[in-house]
Amino acid sequence: MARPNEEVAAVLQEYADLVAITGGDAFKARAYEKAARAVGGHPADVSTLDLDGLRGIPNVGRSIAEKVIEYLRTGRVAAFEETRASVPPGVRELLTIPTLGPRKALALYEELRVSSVDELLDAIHRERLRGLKGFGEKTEQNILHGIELLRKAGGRILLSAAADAAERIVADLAGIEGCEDCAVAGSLRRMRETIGDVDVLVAAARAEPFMEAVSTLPYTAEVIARGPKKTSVRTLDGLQVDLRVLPPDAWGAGLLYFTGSKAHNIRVREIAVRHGLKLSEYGLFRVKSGRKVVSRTEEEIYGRLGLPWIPPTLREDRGEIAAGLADGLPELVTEDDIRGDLHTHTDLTDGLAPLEDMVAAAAGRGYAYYAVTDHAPDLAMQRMTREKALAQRDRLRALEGKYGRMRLLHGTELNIGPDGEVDWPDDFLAGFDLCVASVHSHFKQSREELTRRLVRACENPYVAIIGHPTTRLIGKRPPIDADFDAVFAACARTGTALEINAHPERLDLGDEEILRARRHGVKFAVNTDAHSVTHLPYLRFGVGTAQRGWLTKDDVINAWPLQRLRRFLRPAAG
DNA sequence: GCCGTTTTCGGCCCGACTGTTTTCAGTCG
Repeated sequence: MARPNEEVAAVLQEYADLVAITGGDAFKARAYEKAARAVGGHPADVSTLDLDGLRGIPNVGRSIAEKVIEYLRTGRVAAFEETRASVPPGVRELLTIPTLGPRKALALYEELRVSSVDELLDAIHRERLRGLKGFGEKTEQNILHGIELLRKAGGRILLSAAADAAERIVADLAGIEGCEDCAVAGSLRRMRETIGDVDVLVAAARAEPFMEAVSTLPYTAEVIARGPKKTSVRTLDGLQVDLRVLPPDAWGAGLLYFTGSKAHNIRVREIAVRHGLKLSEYGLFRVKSGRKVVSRTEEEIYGRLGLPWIPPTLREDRGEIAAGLADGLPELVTEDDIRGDLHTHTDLTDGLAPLEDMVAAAAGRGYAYYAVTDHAPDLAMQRMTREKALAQRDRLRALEGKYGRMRLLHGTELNIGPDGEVDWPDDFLAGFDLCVASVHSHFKQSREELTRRLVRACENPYVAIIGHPTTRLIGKRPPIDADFDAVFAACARTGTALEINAHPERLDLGDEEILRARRHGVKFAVNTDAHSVTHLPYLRFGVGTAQRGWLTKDDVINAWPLQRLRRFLRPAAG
């Protein structure tokens, strides 16, 4: 149920993979990959563009533009079909295993006829990889480890994908006559970092029209179960969606029940029992008489139990009930509190959009300030130089004042090297408004080395924010093994903020680390690390994660007014 | 296949690491 841009990007990426797997021209594969990325990050809906419009997208030339049009018109690209037919789909699946690229996938297929992850596991267990050229013992271990990592994600999908799907369904169902309310519940409403299945609730007197609608939506691939109260479907993307229709009078009780978490619900029910009440998805009832007390809204139910309304992002049984009873719930930071993004890229390095487009999009979001932080030279592939950075600064300064009161900050994302050193010397760093510093390589250093490395970065007076601190990629790469309590302590001591990277694949720091870091007295920055204008709205996933870490706007430096932020970024400069 | 041009070809992000080799291919950021 991807939007047209994502759908087209996926088709182009598939072809790029196929070209690589079949040993085709590596530059051609690369060209398709670049085009896929550009289409995915393009702000305009590709299905509304003509040939010239498509060719206006960077890295999309005549040939690809024509194929995109063909795809949008017919749902397929004739030129891709032959290559597609020559490689079983499962071979491409092998590429999702970290450390396994197209060359190895091809060797496995050609030599052993392996064409799925399961077949690969089987081949390894039967020691069929032994003796295969280029596959030693370590390779085997790495593949097994990679598969384990994949399996751990266990069919759960990224928050952003679930949110896209859910919002489309909610919009479609809300338009049906008789719909009094429609909302997502479950782990998506709680903004967990991955989502198993999507729970959608509707309040309506008659359930049938909604059961029928969800079963026949254009993006519904399969009806798994259909009953009077609940229908489960699988979308074209393979996502399971459970729809439940509630009587409007039981809306609050149903929303509470289906939002969870299970552990939170158990705690709430325990309180109900102590009040001589019982709570179900139908309402709050007196135990003795069975009479209903309240059920219409969540506020009423919590209120009757002596609790304030508890934000869904806190409902994990991490002390929110006790805090609520003691009137001690945090006033959580909200998306509206965020005054600016402090970690973003442009096409000067690996971003997709020019500086001017990114700044214009930021202004459109109503920010009070906005930082551009392209990569520094130590990430060699980005080819950054002092001259380029300074030229960008001039361009940025020239935009200052063009967007009302939005102030522009010129920053950089430094690379934290193996010993904790960063790209540029102090005198050059002093010229930036802020420096984010992040780990991009050498993930497998020892715990001591990694810890020392991050602590050293914190101690650099010019480093204001540690970017994506654990470097994990959800379902792809585990967090680095550092002593993060030592890092958090160093952040608190040196006045260095920890990033909450809002990219749905990262969400780094995650909620648990935020809770730990917070106890050290650390400040945070919720940033998107946007590489295109379409990434700027990812902020909400970062804010959701911050909320799950119990953060208030005082904990988040980019919820502060500019003056206070500047003092934090550059204490030396006053 | 895209792009830019000192345009219609020749380059394409560069370097490091890992594991497999014994000089290099594959993968990653």
